[in-house]
This record gives sequence, structure tokens and C-alpha cells, in this order.
Amino acid sequence: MGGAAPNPAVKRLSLYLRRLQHLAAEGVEKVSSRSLAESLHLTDAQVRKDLAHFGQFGQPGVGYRVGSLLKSLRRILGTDKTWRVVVVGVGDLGRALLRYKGFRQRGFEVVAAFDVAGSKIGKRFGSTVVRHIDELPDACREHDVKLAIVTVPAEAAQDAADRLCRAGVLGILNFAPTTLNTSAGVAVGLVDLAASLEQLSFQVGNTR
Amino acid sequence: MGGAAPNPAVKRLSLYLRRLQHLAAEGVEKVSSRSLAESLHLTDAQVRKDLAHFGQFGQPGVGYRVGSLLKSLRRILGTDKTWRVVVVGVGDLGRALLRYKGFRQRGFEVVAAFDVAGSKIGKRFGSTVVRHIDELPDACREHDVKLAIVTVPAEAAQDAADRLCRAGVLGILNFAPTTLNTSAGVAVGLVDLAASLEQLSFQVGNTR
DNA sequence: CCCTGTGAACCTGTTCACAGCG
DNA sequence: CGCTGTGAACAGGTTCACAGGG
Repeated sequence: MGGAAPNPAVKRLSLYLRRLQHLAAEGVEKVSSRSLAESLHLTDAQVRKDLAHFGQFGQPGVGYRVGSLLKSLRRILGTDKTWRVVVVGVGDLGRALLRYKGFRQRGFEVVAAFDVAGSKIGKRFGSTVVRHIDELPDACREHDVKLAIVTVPAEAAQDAADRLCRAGVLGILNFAPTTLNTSAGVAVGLVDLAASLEQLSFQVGNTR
Repeated sequence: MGGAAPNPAVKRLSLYLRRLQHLAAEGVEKVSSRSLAESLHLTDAQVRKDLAHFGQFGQPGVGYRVGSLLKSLRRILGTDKTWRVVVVGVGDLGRALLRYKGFRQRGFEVVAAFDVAGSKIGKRFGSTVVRHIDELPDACREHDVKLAIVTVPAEAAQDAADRLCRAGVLGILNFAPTTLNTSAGVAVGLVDLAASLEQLSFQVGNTR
């Protein structure tokens, strides 16, 4: 518990959380590192080590109580409270994310969407109405927004990031295939859809 | 060049490829490991090491020729030829991916889309018409499809994966928040949108 | 002199194996 | 006896630093 947790371990925390939610929904009350690991194609030692970075959650001889571990993981990942999120760029992908039901269940709520195209302003997708990007600072302050999703074209992504930084956002999930430069203290996550396929292409090519 | 390449290195190859495409489009002809690294927030040594796993591509004292490195990276990642891809699940996300223009430029072409809902069958999104999932085996053989994208609800994802394995697909990019069990030799990539936000949430929470 | 390619040193993350507790 | 938590051993990646080529 002393040193900082390895980044790969934090990624796996999300997997554990997702699996535990599933188990909880099925009414399962306890789970061993072994069974948790098997369902995710990991090893039991890995699961225990990962969790041990953050504290002691299990009972020797018994396993982990699903409900309490779920709670702990949410607290660790910061999703014990709901985060308000904005979406910048209302193209096909942005619209899909506006309507994506998976966010809410995991502690994220999309509270506003922005675009530059006049034709889109005022339109409603999911439960949010599209606003002009100039209203971003006001909206972020109004809703106390810390996280944003960027789904604009690559050429516009840096400008979007700049605006978000100025609006006080602390984390940006970037779907545009560009590297963003942000103010210190602003975290950036990348989802590169083509790159994800490329990784598969590489693996398949090497197995053939 | 000797041992297998580290997985993280292969992920970065995608970043290099993307950046090189950008440079090529701007007419830049040569690039140093230093400048490539800086634009991606990496170190020059890292770039050189990563590339060295696959051969020698640079000229000491000069750098890398953009065009030839681009070609080499495409060959390594397997995208020097276009992959035909199918999308299973035509919800909001599936539709967005059907119309996503970023795939084509990186060597992927969506050739068919499938769903179970009768109301969607026959509808056209992007340039592809939605077909019933029972036609998947025929369509995969017809177009010689090796890669698939799964955008069905979590409950249906394993069934989709089973069908794809039986249809001879070798790589699956899974957008459903579940772990898929596949036949040996079938690669699986995961894009978990909520998990991506969770990682940001964690980082922001620890910086605050 | 600038830049690549690379062994060697270093650091980070994973696996092992077992002590200890219910 | 089963299962967690954890130091110790190991493996995997990254950074350093420099030899060598244009």
C-alpha cells in the first residue's frame, strides 16, 4: 500500500468493478481472487496484488464480499459520486456517446453537448440539447464539470482541448486521432478506434 | 529484432503511424526520433528502441525518411493491405462506427453490418445495408472477412463472439463491457468507454 | 556535429510460494 | 483446509550512454 499503484493495475480495477457489478446484480455475495481472475482471464495472484495496492479488502479463508469491495473500488476510482461530463463535437460518434446508457451506471452523467455548426445548435440528442461552443465556459461552471469527451475532427481537437482547459476541466477523453497538449494537471485519455483495429491486425497477422 | 516485440511498443507503433501520416500529408520528408517523440510526448530513445524491434529504418545523422517508414510501419501492423471488417450490432454506437471515416484511411473497410432487430434489417447506414445476423457466415466467407467489431448489448456479446468465431473471424474488437471467451487463435481487443472515463476519474481524483 | 542503433543498467510490474488467519 | 496478503524471485520494459556512420 506504500508506493503508488502501477498504471496497469488501475486499468484492471475497472475490470474488477465491472465484473463485481455483474455479480452483485446476480445476487452473489462473495467472490475469491481465483474466480474473479478466471472470469477475466487473469491470475489469482494478480487480482490480490492489484487490490493490495489500495488496502485490505478480503477475508482469509473466505474471499471478498462483493458489495463492500464494489463500494471500495468505486471510492478508489472516484465514481462513488457521479461525475458530470460534457461532450464537445456532435457528429455521429458524439451523438452515439450522448445516448450511451453505459455511462450512467458507472457514475458518469453527460450534462451538456457543444458544437460549432449552427444547424446542430438547439437540437436534442438523448436528454441533452446541443449548445454553441462559446457557451462552454458558462456551462462548465454552472454544472461544475471536471471531465469532458472530445469527438470533433482531428483538426479541431486541439482548439477544443484549449477551450476545455480554460474552462477548468481536469480530464479529457479524446476520440480524435491527435495528441493533445494541455495545461499541467489536466489528464488526457485517448480512444483511437483505428489504432484499436491496427492492434488486432498486428496480432492476427502474426498468428497467421 | 531478435525477441518478440513488447506489447506496449506495438501500441506506440500505431501512434507513430498516425503521426507519420500527418507529416506525409504536410509534405515533410524526414523526421528524427527526437521530433517524433516530442510530438507524441515520448522520449527519443523510446522511439528508436521501439522501431529497432522490427528492423533498421533510419539513417544515422539524418533521421527517418517519412515515406519509407510509413510504408514499413503499415507492413508491420498489417495495414499495407485493406482489411474487410464487419460490424455486429447496429445501435447508436454501431451506426456511428459504420459511418466513421477514420477507418478507411488507416486500412479498414466496413463491408457489412448485422443485427437481430427486424426493424433495422435492410436499412442503409454509411455505405452498408444492415443484414440479419443469420447471414453472417455467408457474408464473412463472401468478403473474406477476418476482423469484426461488436457493438451489441453486453448480454448478447458472447453469442455474437461465438457466431464470429464459427464464421472464421480471427480478431474481434469488443465495445460491450464483458469479457469474451473465444476459440484459440482469435484475438480480442476491448474498448470500454466507461472504463476509459474511470481511468480519468482516478487520475483527476489523485491530483486534486 | 547530429542522429541512429544497441548493449548494459535500471526500474517497474508480475509471478511464486508461503506464512497466517478464519 | 481454503483463501488472503506479502516479501522475495523473476521477467519485462525503459532509460542511459556511447560507439559508429553520414
